[in-house]
This record gives sequence, structure tokens and C-alpha cells, in this order.
Amino acid sequence: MPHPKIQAISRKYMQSNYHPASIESEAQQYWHNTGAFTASETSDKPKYYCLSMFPYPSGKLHMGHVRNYTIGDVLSRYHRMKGYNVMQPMGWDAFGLPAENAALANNVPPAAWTYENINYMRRQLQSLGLGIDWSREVTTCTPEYYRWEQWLFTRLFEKGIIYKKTATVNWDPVDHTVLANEQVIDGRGWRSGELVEKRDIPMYFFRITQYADELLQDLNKLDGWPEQVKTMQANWIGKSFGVRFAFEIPDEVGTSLPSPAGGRGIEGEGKHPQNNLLWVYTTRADTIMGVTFVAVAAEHPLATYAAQNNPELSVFIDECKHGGTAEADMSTMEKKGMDTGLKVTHPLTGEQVPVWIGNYVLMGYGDGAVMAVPAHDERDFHFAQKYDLAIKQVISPRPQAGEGAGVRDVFSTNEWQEWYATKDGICVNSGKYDGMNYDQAIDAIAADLAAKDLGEKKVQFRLRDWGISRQRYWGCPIPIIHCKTCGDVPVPDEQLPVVLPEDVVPDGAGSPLAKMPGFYETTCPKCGGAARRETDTMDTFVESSWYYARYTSPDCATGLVDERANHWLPVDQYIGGIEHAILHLLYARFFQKLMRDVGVFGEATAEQNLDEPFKNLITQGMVIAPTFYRIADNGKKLWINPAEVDVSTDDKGRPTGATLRADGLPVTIGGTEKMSKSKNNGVDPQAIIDEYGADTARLFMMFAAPPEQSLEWSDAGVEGAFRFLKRLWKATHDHVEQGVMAAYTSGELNAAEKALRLQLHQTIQKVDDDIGRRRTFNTAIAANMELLNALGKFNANSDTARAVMQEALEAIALMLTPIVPHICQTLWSSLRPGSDLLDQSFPQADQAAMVQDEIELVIQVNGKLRGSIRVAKTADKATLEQLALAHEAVQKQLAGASAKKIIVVPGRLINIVA
RNA sequence: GCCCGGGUGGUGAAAUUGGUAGACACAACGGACUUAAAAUCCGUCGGCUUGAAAAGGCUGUACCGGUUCGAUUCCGGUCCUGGGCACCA
Repeated sequence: MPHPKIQAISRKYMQSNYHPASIESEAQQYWHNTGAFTASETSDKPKYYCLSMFPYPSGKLHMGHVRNYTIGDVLSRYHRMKGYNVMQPMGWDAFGLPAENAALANNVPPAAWTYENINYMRRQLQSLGLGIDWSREVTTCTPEYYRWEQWLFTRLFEKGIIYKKTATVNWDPVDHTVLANEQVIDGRGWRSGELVEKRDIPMYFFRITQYADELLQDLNKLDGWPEQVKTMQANWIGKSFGVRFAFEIPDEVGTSLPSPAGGRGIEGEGKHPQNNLLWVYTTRADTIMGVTFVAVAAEHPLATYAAQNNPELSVFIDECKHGGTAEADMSTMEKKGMDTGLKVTHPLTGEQVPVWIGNYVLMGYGDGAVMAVPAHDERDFHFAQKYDLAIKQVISPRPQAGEGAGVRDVFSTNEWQEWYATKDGICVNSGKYDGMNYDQAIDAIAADLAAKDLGEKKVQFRLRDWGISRQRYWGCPIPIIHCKTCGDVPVPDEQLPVVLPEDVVPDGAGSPLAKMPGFYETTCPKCGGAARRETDTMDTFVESSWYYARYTSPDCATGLVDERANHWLPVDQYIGGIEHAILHLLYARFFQKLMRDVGVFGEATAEQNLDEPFKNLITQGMVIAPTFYRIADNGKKLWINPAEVDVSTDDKGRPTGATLRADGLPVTIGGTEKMSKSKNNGVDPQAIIDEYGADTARLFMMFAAPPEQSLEWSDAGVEGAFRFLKRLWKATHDHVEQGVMAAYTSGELNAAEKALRLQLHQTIQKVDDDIGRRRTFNTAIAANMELLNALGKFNANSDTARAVMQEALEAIALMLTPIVPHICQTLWSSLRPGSDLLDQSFPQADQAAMVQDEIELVIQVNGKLRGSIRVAKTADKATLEQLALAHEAVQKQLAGASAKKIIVVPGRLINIVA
């Protein structure tokens, strides 16, 4: 009796036509029944943890998901065939804003909406035929998951990694709610349409800046990450070397300030009362002698002080509070300012410098105040021009040859734009610093400031601490209890998890939890007195910062993870959209270090390297599609889905117009953009799977572009992918119908057979390299197409030829298994009855088949192609030069003259320089 | 505005370390098969140009310039376009 596994899928005869629906459900059923993709920790094979970014359960899969998970599945199945013990999990990033929006629109609890979406999308994922270990499924909105997030929170709170401070949020004055940046449109609330205000509220923060240096340094360990992502992260962290220094505030002002102006001052005992100092940070201390004013944020204590008796200033400060908090808005808005009338003392010159309020200065960054040097900073320059402030040149270009030293007056010409912001100049008009270059000036100035106890060199990061409090319902509750006597008390382990009630329908006005006494009324774990539970939830980025670790121990009830984490971590391959290059990936790297330092992984071995979570990273491009629209009566664009449109083309295939199928009337063709709800240009993957099958969807996605590029959707391209699978099916069917045989291993071959085996084994080598090293699945598929085209021209008219044919068809079935696993499962069991594809290795190229005696070399004259010659592979340089010179085309080009130089590139070309 | 990418035929793309530009597909066009259509198979396919044909020539990888025997690839600049910018995920 054959093995039951094999019996289930073996067919004596192949059907003559390709019917994806039946073979795909059969293959999926088989993988499910045999537990083919359940990962175990006891295998003696090397582990390969392949992770795709988990989806937000928005309702149904979109093409970006299909692309992401197909890439992951190709790599998983390929590594399985290469002898690895593969683990590929899947889960749900289930907390988030869209569930609350759906609740507002449909009056359904976010929990019910989310779980329904998960159930639907899980079935969709399964229909794609992904080799996922579903026993490890993780859903972040379940108490079993977020319990450990709360547990980690309390540990970090006790360590001081989490702390509380105020932060600025977008406040909708009509809906009385905090808005996400996404909900602020042109400075107004998306629902109320009212001007948004900045409001300061208390929030919990992760002290990620404490890890800034390690996060920066460890980028060097990430050899398997794209350079561009590492560069983006390094710039985001933004380590800078500068000088922090202070201007002196007049005593009568300083003593009336509510708090020290600009934060903590310099550590230790100083000569100056901190309230009398206005601190700023600069990377251009070499221009300090050119400071002509100081700009402070609207919320700065000096601004508040100055506004007390100045109504005009109060109005301006209020105005500064309008608008969103997004950095892009801040840096593109019109720079405005107003004089406070106050003056502070320059620490080196003793000059009185005016203090202005600038709407572009943010209280939350650095000290909430900046020095301004209009002569050497573009923003300051425009600001000074606008408000007629002094501009003082203190850097001059290096003297050119033949020019004397000294000030070159470039401000009377347009030349200043060329150089004024560079660091490559000489100090002028700077008293004792005249003649110094950038480094010398910084050293001297920092030393002088330090001597006066008014400044010092300081390393600063652009990276800011991560605020995680959200005034929302559908998120993980922050495990803190506020007690009037004990303060902020973390929820003790035995009271975890703090469960989020799931039957709530938010109404869009503030946090529902804050209106539920049953949730927030509690007692203090320390003193037992009445206390109030925190009603804010955590940023959903927190859940996605550690889920990769939970997959290793999804059912662990005694800790965040157990010893299985040490088996699987780090993730060998991570795959996800380029849009996550900074935030998500930085937070996950941060969490890996936090978990390590809290001791979550116990004793990890050194070679495991648990400092970084993701060894290799692929950032996939977006899926884009054409857009179509009509202008409605109110002037708004009405977007029409591509599926409802017919496009006409000219005789070259260029689109000439489009009509809506429903009414036959024209629609406007828009740009090709990322598939999105707002542009209504999404194509439903389900429709493609239903019509052509999962293999066609997978093949098209992998063929149309390499993973990192954006991918343009094309219905015709999908047809093409389907046609290829039909051709492959027919070729295999035609062969199998004549009877299967043992694949060729040895024996005499004729020229055609030799040529086919040469191409076959070159293809194997290329496909292996394309999938395994280059991750260019498109060229791997193209090579298989070429091979199949060659098989079509190959005459299998002898037993030897049929054995070579068998060898080639088997190899194609194996090479394409990672990409189109369902059809390959059937092809394989037809080619090798009784054998299971799941047990097969990736084919290996036969070096003997690739030996060539003769090769073709290109002949160039002055770098231009003029012909080619076939030569013995062993031909030496002198022979090659002679052959090339004798070539007819070369003789013609030289026209009797002799060659000046001959360049021979072995195995490639001969270039004759005339 | 700042940081990081991208730009190659009618279209998606390929060219892996500076060495034959356009592999493989899609579309289009021509042909075979068919009563016909679909499907399938075969052929042509960057632009300009010489030639009856066979076969050639020039030009061409967003734009301008540079390095090199040779540049889609390296360098400098410009334009256009995509991603991110800390509360979308």
C-alpha cells in the first residue's frame, strides 16, 4: 500500500487541460492534512525564520499583501528545498484607528469588526497557498498577546525607560478629541472642519534616546539590510556634534519666569542661577559672533513672560498654536515672528541681542530656542530680510590663488548664495577668532564658553523620545494606576492583563474608556486606597515592535517568550513595504534591545547575536495602477475603478481614451498611482484568484518587477502569466502521455541534446542565484520561460532525447515550486509518480554539462560593436588580437591605418582603438 | 522644507564587478489553422536612414557636462517623479 500522503495526490494520468481551481484546492488540502509547514524546534537542519510584516485586518487583502506574502513564501519554500528547517508565521496587527472609524460609520464595536475581518482575510491568505505555520498565529488585540506588552511596560517603567512628560497634540475644539496627523487636513479637523489647535497633555514616553548611540552603531551589524534603509535610519537618529550655550537673561526678567528658560542647564554647580539663562544648541558655533537675534518657541517661558503686558504678542502666540504638529507642515509654512521687546546678553561679545518669537521654533525640540545667524543660515536670512533684522557676515570664503587674506565682501554680489551655509570658510569680523577655520573656531569658542560656565560641546541627536499615549479606545490599555498618595503605580503582575472591554462603540468624542467608571475605578495596589486607572492606550506601533518574538512562543503563558525564542531568533529574513523603513523598523530594533536588557531571552549565546531582530531585510515596492475620474458638479474628482472602464488604444497600443462601461461615456485618464481607496484604483486580488487561480496571481506578481521596485498592475500581464502556466502544463502533459522515464544521467548525446542540457544547467545555476542571492524572481521566471521555449523547439524523437526532456521538465517543476507551488505539485507527481514534491531538493547544476570548447567574442572598434568571432576557449591574447585585426569589419574601419591599442577582455570582447 | 529612492522601446522590464542596450513578457501588426470567431501556433517589432534584396550606416538609456579604449552603470549639475517626516499602518 503506498504511503497515504502520496496516494492522495498521485494521478496515473494528467488531465489534458490546466484547471487551477481543482489542483489548487487539492494541493492546499494536502499541505493542511500533512501539516507540511508546521515548524518544529527539534529538527537537526539549520533554522530559517522567514517573516513578512503582518497585515492590519482592514477588511480584505489588497495587492500589496499578495506581493509581500508571495515574496516571503518564495523564499520560505526555496530555503526548505535547500535543506533548511523553515518557520513562516502569520498574525494580525489588530489594534488601530480604522476599527474606530468603522465603528463610527457602521455603529459596530471595533472588536467585532476586527475579528470578522480577520476570519475573512485568513481564508484569503489560505487560498494563496502560502506555506504558513498557522499554529503560531498571533492576534495583537487579544489579552493573551497584550498581557505581555503590559508586563514589559511595567518592567520598563520601573527601570525608568518609560517616563511621563507633556507633549503637544492636535486638538479638535469642536469634537473635543485628539486628532492623528492623518485626521488633520489643511490644518482643520477632518470631521468638524474646524481649525486644529496645539494642546499640551501629559503622556508616557519611551526613552529611546538612551539607545540612540547603540541604534546608530548597530546599523553596522546589518549587512543584510539595504543601504538606503540604513542611511535613512542613521539620518533619522541624526547624531550631531555641536555646542550648547546660554544667553544671559536680565535679572528682573529671570526671577519672574515660571521655570528655567530652556530646560536643565549644565549639570552641577554653576556660577549662574539657571533662571537667568536662555539655552540654545547649535552645530555652527563657528558663526556665534554673527548672532543678531534669538528666536524662541511660542510656548517658551520668555514668550509667556513678554506677552503678559502685550496683547499683540498674546494674539500672535495664540495664532502660533493653530495648525497641525506634523514636521512637514512646520517646515513648509510661512515663517512668521514677532519681537518680544526683551534683550539677552551674548555670552562672548556682551552685546544685547533681541529675542523674537518664531512660529517655526518648536518647544518640544531641544531647548525651544535657537540662535539666529542670518548671514550663514538660509532660514535666518529670509527671516531677517522679512523683519529687517541685522545681517552680520562672520565667515569668508578661503582666499583664492593670488588673492590676499581678509574679508571678501560677497554680500554685495550674488555670490553669497554659493557658499554662505558651508563649513569651508574662515572666520572674519569675529575678533580673536578671525582667521580660524571651522574646527579651530569651534574648539576656541567652546573653550571660552566653558570658562565662563555658559556652554560646552555637546553631542545631540535628532531622534526624540517616543510618546506612546493615545487618547483612543481600540488599543492596548496602559497598565498604570494613578493614586493620589502613591503617584503613578504600575499594575502588579498578578493583576495583568488589564483587559480592554470589547463591546464598546466609540462616538468620536474623546476616549470611551474615560467615560466608563467600571473600567477606570480601581484601588491602589500599594496603599489600597481609591485610585483611577489610566484610560489612555498605547501607540499601535508598540504591538508591532515585538510580535516577531512572540511567534516563536505563541502559546507561552508564563512569559513574553520561552526558550523557543532562542532557537528561532533572530529573524533570518524580514520582508515588508519600504514605507516602514524608518519608524516600524527602528522601533522593532529598539524593542529587541529592551527585551534583551530586561532579560526576556535569558542566557543567549554570543553567536546568536540577539542585539538585532532582523538579519536580512527586503523592502518591497508599492503596487500601482492607472486611475480614472470624472469631474463632478461640485468640482470634486469622482474616481472610477479600472475594472469598470474600457480603454481604447491607437495602432501602437498607446491609450487614446477611456469610457465607463456602464454608460459608454468618456472618463478622464489620470496618473498611475499606488492602489488606494481614495483613488479607487484597487484591483481585488480575490477576483484574480477566482478567475485564474493563486499560481497565476503569484506568478504575475513575481514576474512583473523585482521586489524592491514598484509594480504596475496589468490585466494583460496576468493573462500572459496564465498562458505560460498553460504552456508548461501542456508541455508536461504531452511528454507524460508518451510515458514517463528516468531523467538523463549519462551517455552519448548529439549536438541538439548537448545544447539543451547546456541551457538547462545554465538555467539552474542562474535561477538558484537569482532566487537565493539576488532575489530577482522576475529574471528567474524569465530564464524558465526561455528554457520552456527551447523545449518547444527540441525534437524528443529518441529514448535519449526523451530522457533529456524528462530531466528538463523535472528541473522546471522544481525550480518553479517556490513561485507556483500548486501546479508544480501536480506536475511533479505526474513526472515522478509516487514521489512527493515536498521532499525534493532544489536542483543542482551539472558542471559537466556546462563545459564549452568554443565561445563567442565581440569585436569592437573604438568601443563600437563591429562584429563577433567564435574562438577556442583556450585561445591566448596574441591569437585573439590577430583574429580581430583580420576581421573584415575591422579592416574596413581601419581603412589601412594601424591600431593604436588593442584591449582584450577575456571571455567578453576585443576592442581595437584606431 | 529636510532625509532616502527612481527615470531605459507603444507598455512592464533585462543588461549581476565599467564591456554586445532592449533578454523575458505585454500590446500592436502580418501569417497559419477555422465556415467564422475564440483559443493555439509561426513571424515582425527603439528611432532615422541606404538598398530590389541580402546586408549596412547613423542615432538612442530624463536633460546638460565630465572621467574612460569603452558609461544605462562612475563623478558634478538640472528637471520630473515616488516613499518617509515621529498620532495612518
